[in-house]
Amino acid sequence: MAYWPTVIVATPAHSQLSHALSYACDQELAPGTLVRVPLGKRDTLGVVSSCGTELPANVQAVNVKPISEVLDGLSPLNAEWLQLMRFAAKYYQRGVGEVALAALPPELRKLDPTQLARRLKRNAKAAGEAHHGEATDAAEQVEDTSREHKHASSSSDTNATALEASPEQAHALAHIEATTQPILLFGATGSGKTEVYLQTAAKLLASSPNAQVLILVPEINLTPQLESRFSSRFAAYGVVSLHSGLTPAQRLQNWLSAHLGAARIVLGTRMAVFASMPHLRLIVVDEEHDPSYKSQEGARYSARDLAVYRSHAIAGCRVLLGSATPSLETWHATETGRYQRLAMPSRIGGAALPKLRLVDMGKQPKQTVIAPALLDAIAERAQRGEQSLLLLNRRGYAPVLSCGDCGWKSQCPHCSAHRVFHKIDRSLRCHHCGLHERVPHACPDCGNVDIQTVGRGTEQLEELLADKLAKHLRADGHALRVARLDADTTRHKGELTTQLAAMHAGEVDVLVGTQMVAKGHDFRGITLVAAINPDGALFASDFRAPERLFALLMQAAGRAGRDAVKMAQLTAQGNNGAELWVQTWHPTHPLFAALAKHDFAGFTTTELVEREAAMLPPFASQALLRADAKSQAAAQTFLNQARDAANAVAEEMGVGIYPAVPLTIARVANVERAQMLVECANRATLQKFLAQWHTTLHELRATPAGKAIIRWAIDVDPLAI
DNA sequence: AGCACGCCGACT
DNA sequence: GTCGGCGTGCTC
Repeated sequence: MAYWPTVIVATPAHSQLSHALSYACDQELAPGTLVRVPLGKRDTLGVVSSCGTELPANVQAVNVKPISEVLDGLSPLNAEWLQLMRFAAKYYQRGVGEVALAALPPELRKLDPTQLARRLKRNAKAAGEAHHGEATDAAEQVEDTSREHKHASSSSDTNATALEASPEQAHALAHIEATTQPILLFGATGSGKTEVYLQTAAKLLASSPNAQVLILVPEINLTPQLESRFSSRFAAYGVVSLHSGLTPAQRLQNWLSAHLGAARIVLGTRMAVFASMPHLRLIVVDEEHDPSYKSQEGARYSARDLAVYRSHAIAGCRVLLGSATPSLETWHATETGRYQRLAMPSRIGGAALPKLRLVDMGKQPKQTVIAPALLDAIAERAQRGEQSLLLLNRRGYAPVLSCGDCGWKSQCPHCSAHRVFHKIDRSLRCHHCGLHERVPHACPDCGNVDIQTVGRGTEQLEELLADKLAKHLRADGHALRVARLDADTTRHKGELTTQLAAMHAGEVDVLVGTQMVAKGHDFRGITLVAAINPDGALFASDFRAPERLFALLMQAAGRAGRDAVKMAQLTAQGNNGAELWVQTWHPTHPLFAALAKHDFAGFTTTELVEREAAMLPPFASQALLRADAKSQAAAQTFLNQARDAANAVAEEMGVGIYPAVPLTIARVANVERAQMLVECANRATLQKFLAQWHTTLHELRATPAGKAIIRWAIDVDPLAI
C-alpha cells in the first residue's frame, strides 16, 4: 500500500512554501511522527502532519520524493502539540514549519535514527539512576510516586510557609480546584503566590500517576530561588528546565525527558511553552505581565497568550497567571469574566508594603543626582545594618560624550544612537550593535582635549555614592560598601551568583543596578529602594510606558522589607519601616498617587478607561508590518506600497492602516528600520486581513520596491509601537 | 534558510 | 586557462 504523508519541514518564513510538503512512503505514519526527508539537495528533519492513501490534488506525483527515514524510536508528538503549532503559526502569521521546527531542540535536527536510539538509551539510563529505578508498569509507578510524594512534602517542612496555607492561600487553592477557567493570581510581592503554585502543582502531581506541570518564568537566571524551590520540593517527580542558557545536549535531554513523561515538571522561559508534554495538566505563568514573554524575533509569539490557548485546548488542563501588577490585557479579561481573578493582598507574616517617599527634584539644589535627604536615609540605614537598593535604568558611566567646543557627540557610526561611555575600561560602546572602541583622548573633530560626559549611568552612580558615603562607617567599623549589578557586571558565568551571595551575606550595604535587580530576587536585608530617575516613562509616546513604570516601581517596592520579623523589630525600635523613594520632577503625577496607596486596581481602572476612549488594546487589536532596508526611504516605500495595495480591502473590513514611520532607533548596524501600524476593533477580522495580505506582500517582494528591502515581518499584538 | 546555478575579475 | 565573487531561484 502506498501512502502520501504531508510533512512539516523548516521552510523559511517568506519562501511561499509555508504549507506541509507531500512525500511518498510505504507504511502508514501517525501524525506527529518525526521523519527525515529530502528537501532540495539536503536531508532535513520533519514532522508528519497527515498521512493519506491519495496524493493531494495540487501535487504532481513526479515531483514527490520518498521519505528518507522514520525516527520511530521516539513516540509521535501528540495531536495537542500539533494543534498548538498550527495555531501559533496562524495567529502570528508564520509558516507551520518555521514554528514547529523552531520549537524542537536544535540538536534533534541533526540526529539520524541510530544516533537518536543511542541518545534515548542513555537518557533512560540517566533517568533510571536519578529516580533509583524507574517504574515500568503503571501500578508500580503509582505506588512509587505516592511514596516519593510523602518524602517530598516532608522534606519541604523546613520551609515554614509550607506547613499550613494562610487563609488567603487556602482560599486561592480551593478556588483553583473549583474552576477550569484561566485564573489570575493577583498577589502582592511576598504574598505567597509561589506557595500557591507549589501546592496546586503538588496536588495535581499526586492525583494522577503521570500528570505534568509546566512553569513559565520570565528569565530563569534572574529567579534562581524559584527554580531551587521547585527542584527541591519536587525532585522525586523529575524537574527539568528549558531555556536558552542550556547547552544543546542538555536541552535535548531535558526536552526528551518531558516528551517521554520522565520529567513531570518543566520549568522554563518563553520557549518552554512549546515543550512536548503529553500529560500536561497545569501551566503556571509567573509574573505574567513581564515583557520577556513576548518573543522579539522569528515568530513573535506571546508565551503567556499561547499558554492560555494551550491549556484551553487540553481537557481538564488549568492555567494560572500570577502577578502583583498584571498586564492590562489580563486584568481586562478578569473584568469581562473570561478569566477569574483571585486577590492575595496581604504579605506573609503581615509585613507592611513600603511607604512611598517622593522627592521633588524641582526643589533640590541644581545638578542634584541623589537628593541629600535620600543620601542621609541610605547612610542611616547602612549604619544600622540595613541594605538599600538604587535603581537607574542606564548602564555605563554616561550615556553620551560630548565636545563643548564643536558640538561633537559620541554618535555610533552604524546606528542612530549614541555610544555609551564606560569608564571602567575607558571605552565607548554602542548598546545596539555592540561596537566597542577606546575612548578618544581628544575630540575627533576639533582636537579639543576637554570632552564632557552628559547624563549618568549606573557606573557613575556607584562612584558618586561611594564618594558621598565615604565618611560614614558601618556598625562594625568598616567603610560602607557600594556594589553594582547590571548586565556589565554579570556578563561572565557565575558573576551573578557571586554578587547575589555577597548581597545576601550582608557584605554590601548599597546596591546600584538597572531594572534587572528589581525582578525576583528575594533580598532579606533590603529596607530601602530608590528609583533615581524614572521620569522618562511618565511622558513617553509609548502608551504602555505608564503601565510598565508602575509595574517596575511596585516590583522594586516589593524588594524592600520582605523580612516581616525584622521589620517589626525595627519599627518597635522607633526606626522607619521599609521605604520606596522616587526622585521625580512631577511629584503630582496621578501615577504616584496610586503608587503611594499601592493601588494597582485603581491605577489600572483609570488606564483602562483611557485605553477604551482611545480604542487601544485591549479594546482593539494591533499588528505591525516591519521592513528593514539599506535606506529609510526604501523601507518606507515598501511599507506604503503594501498599504496602498491593501487599502480598499482594509477599509471594507474596518481595518485601519497608518502611514509608515521609522522605528525610534531607526538604524541599527547600518540597517534602516521602518514600521506601519495596522489596527482593528475586532481581533478575528484583523487576523483575516493579515492572512490575505500575505499574497500582496509576496508579490511586492518581486517588484523594485520589494527588492530594495532586506526583510519584512509581521508582529501581531506588538508590545511597543 | 540552504544550496544550487550562473556569469564576470585576479591568481597558480 | 580556473577559483570564486554573490545575484537569482528553487525546494514535495
